[in-house]
Amino acid sequence: MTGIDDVARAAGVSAATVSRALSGRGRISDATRVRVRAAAAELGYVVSSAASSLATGRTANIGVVVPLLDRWFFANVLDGIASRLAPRGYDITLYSMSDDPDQRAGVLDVSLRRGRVDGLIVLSLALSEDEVDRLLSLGLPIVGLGATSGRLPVLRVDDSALARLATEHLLGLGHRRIAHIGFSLDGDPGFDIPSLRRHGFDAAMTDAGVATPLFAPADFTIDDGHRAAGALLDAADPPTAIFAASDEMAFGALFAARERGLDVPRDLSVIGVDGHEMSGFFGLTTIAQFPHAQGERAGEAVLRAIEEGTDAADQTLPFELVRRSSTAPPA
Amino acid sequence: MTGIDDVARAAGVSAATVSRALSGRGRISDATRVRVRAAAAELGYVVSSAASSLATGRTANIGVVVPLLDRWFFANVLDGIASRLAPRGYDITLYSMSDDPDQRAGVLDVSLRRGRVDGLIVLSLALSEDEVDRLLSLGLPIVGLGATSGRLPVLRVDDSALARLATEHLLGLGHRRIAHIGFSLDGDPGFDIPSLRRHGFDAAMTDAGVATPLFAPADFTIDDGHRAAGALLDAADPPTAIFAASDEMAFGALFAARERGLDVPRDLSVIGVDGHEMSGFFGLTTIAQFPHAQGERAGEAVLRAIEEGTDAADQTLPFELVRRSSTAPPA
DNA sequence: CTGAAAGCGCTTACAG
DNA sequence: CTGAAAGCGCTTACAG
Repeated sequence: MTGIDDVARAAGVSAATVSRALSGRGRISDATRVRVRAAAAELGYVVSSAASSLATGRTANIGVVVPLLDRWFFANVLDGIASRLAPRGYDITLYSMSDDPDQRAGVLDVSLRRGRVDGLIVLSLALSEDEVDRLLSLGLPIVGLGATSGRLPVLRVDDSALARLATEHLLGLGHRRIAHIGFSLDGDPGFDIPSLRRHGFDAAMTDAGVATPLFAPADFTIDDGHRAAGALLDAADPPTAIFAASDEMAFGALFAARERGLDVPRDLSVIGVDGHEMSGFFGLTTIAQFPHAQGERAGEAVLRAIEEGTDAADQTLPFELVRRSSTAPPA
Repeated sequence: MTGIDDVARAAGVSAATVSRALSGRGRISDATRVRVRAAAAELGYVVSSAASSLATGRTANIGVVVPLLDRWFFANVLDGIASRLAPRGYDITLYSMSDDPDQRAGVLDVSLRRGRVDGLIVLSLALSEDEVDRLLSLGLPIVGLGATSGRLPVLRVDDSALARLATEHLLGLGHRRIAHIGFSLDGDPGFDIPSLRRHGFDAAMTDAGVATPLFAPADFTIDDGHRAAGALLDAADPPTAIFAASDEMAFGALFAARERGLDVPRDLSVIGVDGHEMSGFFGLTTIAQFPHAQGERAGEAVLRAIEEGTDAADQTLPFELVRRSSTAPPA
């Protein structure tokens, strides 16, 4: 690969001048800058990221910590992030965290400590207090997206309010036997997204005078939504409406209803969360939350934190009820 | 951040010895290795990636060049790649290439030349010869996944044979008015995936004695599959079967059929490609091609190429007809 | 405005 | 087996 000395030689200047001409930092005459840039372009020279990082301490790279790479929601968020970082010259390095403690430790205590990134975007992870400590100890600008920890700057929708909106939509239609499909974490409900949605549901149901609302735990997948909905529908006294904590789970519920010969919305109303690209085709009523735009905002927020050297500010993200044909008054 | 000198001091050895103890390269006594590693663990020391890269020329990072981050197929491939690279200590940096020439040039001529990666996985991109040249000039081990160029080592399914299998499935059921939805690139069909699938379709139809098979161009999305299928179904003499070049497009076709009150498979047979996680719920007959496993193989292939210093070998990937309820003999 | 030199934090022949 | 030193390819005070 051609190095800075090759360019210096070609342009008849020192390496220091090449560096100044290319970076735009430091004083340099216009004529020299033009000449050096031409030589660099001619030779196809690009600054080595390792050498530049070592000298400046800056990497022009952002880490994105994700729980699951293969969910529609995260893929969209990631696309949104990339759309903002790429034009600013930042690359994206992915760190996926599973549920395995060893794997998580590997990411938190090894991978992220290699100094490969200037900042971090952490997507909707349920982090322990200790994990938050280790994240903070990196000394990096961090932006959380989705509920993570009160100690991290976070962009989030009010998941409890979102769940209340969904539940009250069903209550407003006259439903009382409403089931929620969602939260399935081990341990006590906390401030993670599934817990907050369940809280919002419970609170709305309690306010409506329903003491013990129906609930079925499920992972945020079509398969598990399908399974959980099937169990609810096969019970002695099935619900007339289901509030699923994600559109993918709601799709599963729609398939479960169809398999049982139930008509949606006559026999069963279903509402989801996300605004999934397929929700329109399914006629699914949902609470849209615009993941691509969320990613864009997260990307902008880390860049701002990096460039201004300040902590990112918390932001509340919008959501919106989208009424479609999957919800109606009970028969 | 603690550096190598801190560890050296704590363990009472030189920085050189710390480096040897941690990397496992070079001779070192067991006792020293244990002592140094304990000191490093105690201090939470991790080798700086920039310094290490600069000294060794290796980055422990793989670049993945993707066309679209928000498609189910690519998200799955990416997950498969990550599942193989992470345990080997490799990070993943994402480079997404759009259709915009300036953006592509930025990736090929700038981002990828920063030396941030040890190897590259290039996903299903239609690359010009010139772009392939620029990719090769990086001097990096490269593995293509999906048809890219004959000049790049590539793991791929035989997309033409795959399309033939799908088409012959429909022909075998007795269909003759079969339409293909897919290939919509500008310019002549080449060796990209959409072109090869269309070729396979055309060849199978020609062999069956159908001279001018029906065709509707569409992007690989639900929306565009829906639109294209709608146009076919609204035509004067609609097809009795549709072969869509992806499951997502096939879903769009199923929705288009449903909106028109058509029964699948009685009035219309539909077959897709991919083995999408939702295809089972839709009862969609498809040619499964296991993207997660493809990603795993691509990850292994780059690592092998990097570690053995050899070019990756071409590999043919498996695919498989999955018969479901969306295909049947014409009424 | 420009250059020489030190330094960023590691790794690795080279000696011993 | 271990250490001192040079070097990886840049950047940036410091002089001029």
